[in-house]
Amino acid sequence: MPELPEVETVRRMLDASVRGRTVRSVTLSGLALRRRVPREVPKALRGRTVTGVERVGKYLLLGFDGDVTLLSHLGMSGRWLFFPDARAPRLAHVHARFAFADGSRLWFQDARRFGMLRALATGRIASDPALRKLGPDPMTAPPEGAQLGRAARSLRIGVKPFLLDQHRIAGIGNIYASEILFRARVDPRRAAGRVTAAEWDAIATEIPAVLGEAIEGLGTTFSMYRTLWGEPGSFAGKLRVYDRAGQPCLTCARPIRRVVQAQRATFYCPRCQRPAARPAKK
DNA sequence: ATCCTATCCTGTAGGC
DNA sequence: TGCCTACAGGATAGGA
Repeated sequence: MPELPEVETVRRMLDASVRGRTVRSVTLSGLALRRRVPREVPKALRGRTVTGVERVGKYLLLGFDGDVTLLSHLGMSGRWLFFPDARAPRLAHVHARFAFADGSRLWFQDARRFGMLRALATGRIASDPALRKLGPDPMTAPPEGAQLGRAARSLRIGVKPFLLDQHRIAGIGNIYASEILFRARVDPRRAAGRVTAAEWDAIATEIPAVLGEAIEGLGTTFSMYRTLWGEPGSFAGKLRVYDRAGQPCLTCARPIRRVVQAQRATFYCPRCQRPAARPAKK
């Protein structure tokens, strides 16, 4: 569920809330997330002070002094929740509890357990297998249309699944892929290799525009996603096609369509996002 | 290399 | 109200 804007919202709040705090203890639920949380994590972090929180694609990196970084991915339902004082609610599915020396707490909650949590040496971030293969982050290094076109050359997969591939661009998920293509007026079913240069330019423009606006709205909440303070994001109300099947297009009033690509829902306007014009036969 | 499928897990929404 | 089913925003291993 959480895509780049949601992860960036959490990053900003985390950075503002936990930077400078020193870990007193870490306890793990013992249940595996997508992978088992390494048992060394609590020992690696005890006594360390948070130096800052960064984001690459949908990954969060909590930096600590002493060359330690905590790498986390929210998966579908992961949340970081912060409690400034010792008072904290009873919550199910909390898989890691960080207690800071000043009495504040930070919890990682993840109902579906598709998330990820592990520690690594800060100096080895660039060579980490999970991060090394990621494409450019569109907020840090927005790709140009020509770059996208080159990367997509000869690919037969749809342009929408192309945008979802974290190895090509890191951070776009299922909601924003549909939104970006609607705003760029490109049919999501088009083969990535057949998207024109002008269309790639439009897509390249809309990627940071859509993601940036979603960050301003603190992300999109349908059900699971929450900010560090447990609050929903507000961007769901600004979505133009996602989850609007059958409802009128905000531009042309034609009903929005839902199709499935690579087992994921795709939403688009059949008029505003035309299929490629085909040369007349004979 | 490219692509497709199945899979991990639980909460939620919708139908009856 | 309760029961049941289908579906969900991600990522990856494995096979064609």
